[in-house]
Amino acid sequence: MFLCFTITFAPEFHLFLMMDNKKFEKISRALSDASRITILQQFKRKKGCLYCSEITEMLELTQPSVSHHLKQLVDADLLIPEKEGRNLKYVLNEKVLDAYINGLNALKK
Amino acid sequence: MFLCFTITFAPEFHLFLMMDNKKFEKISRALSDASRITILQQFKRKKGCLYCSEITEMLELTQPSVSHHLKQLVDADLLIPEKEGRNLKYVLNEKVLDAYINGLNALKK
DNA sequence: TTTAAATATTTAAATGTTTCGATGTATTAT
DNA sequence: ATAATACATCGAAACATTTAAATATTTAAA
Repeated sequence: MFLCFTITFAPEFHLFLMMDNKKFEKISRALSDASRITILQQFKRKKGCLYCSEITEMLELTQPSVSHHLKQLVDADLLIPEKEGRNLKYVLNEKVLDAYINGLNALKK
Repeated sequence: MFLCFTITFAPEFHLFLMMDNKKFEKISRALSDASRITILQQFKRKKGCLYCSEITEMLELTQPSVSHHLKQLVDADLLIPEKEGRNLKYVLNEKVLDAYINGLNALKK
């Protein structure tokens, strides 16, 4: 006679602990551009959230280019987009940043 | 009457603490490739140092491709090359990895 | 000193990225 | 309804990256 348990976790739970190589690669690529690094650095000065229009003003790029860069960051889950009427607010996803840092620390012996 | 002090630091000292955006971008780009991530992950299993030939054997790529990838990692200072006769040993540069992690943590509020 | 082994460089093809102008789509204001 | 605003998408040009074949360089062995 056996007692069987199946324990499953929501993907959100694992996000803290593990990160597969595909994801790690995607985040690294999102971080490998000067404009996108500049964008991410602005969040610190703005309590973790920024509006799309603020970002477009601050970069010397056209609106479609900025849109492209923000898409890279959102697709990598580094930014969470929140629609507010016709404006778009982005929030820095510190959980994903932590998971990425975790992946980097895991490289060390 | 004044007492004046000038305190300067060697660049190596700052390596731990700060990392400019150019360098951050370069490291991110070095980390944004599946083959290079696989290479870095092997260092953990080999006490932080690996031979070029071991890396070529383990990846399903030609020798020139592996050489190219290793160059990216060395140029980003993630790997330190050490010549041993006609072989080449690579050592994982944990200091640079830590400086990079530092830069990531600095993005958080 | 010729030969073999390990790694680097060059060249070229295929593919991916960045950028902008033009245009499309929502949403708010008039 | 129409116009204006905010953002996204498409298409194309410029540029960068990845890969492998061919070749070069460096070092050790015979």
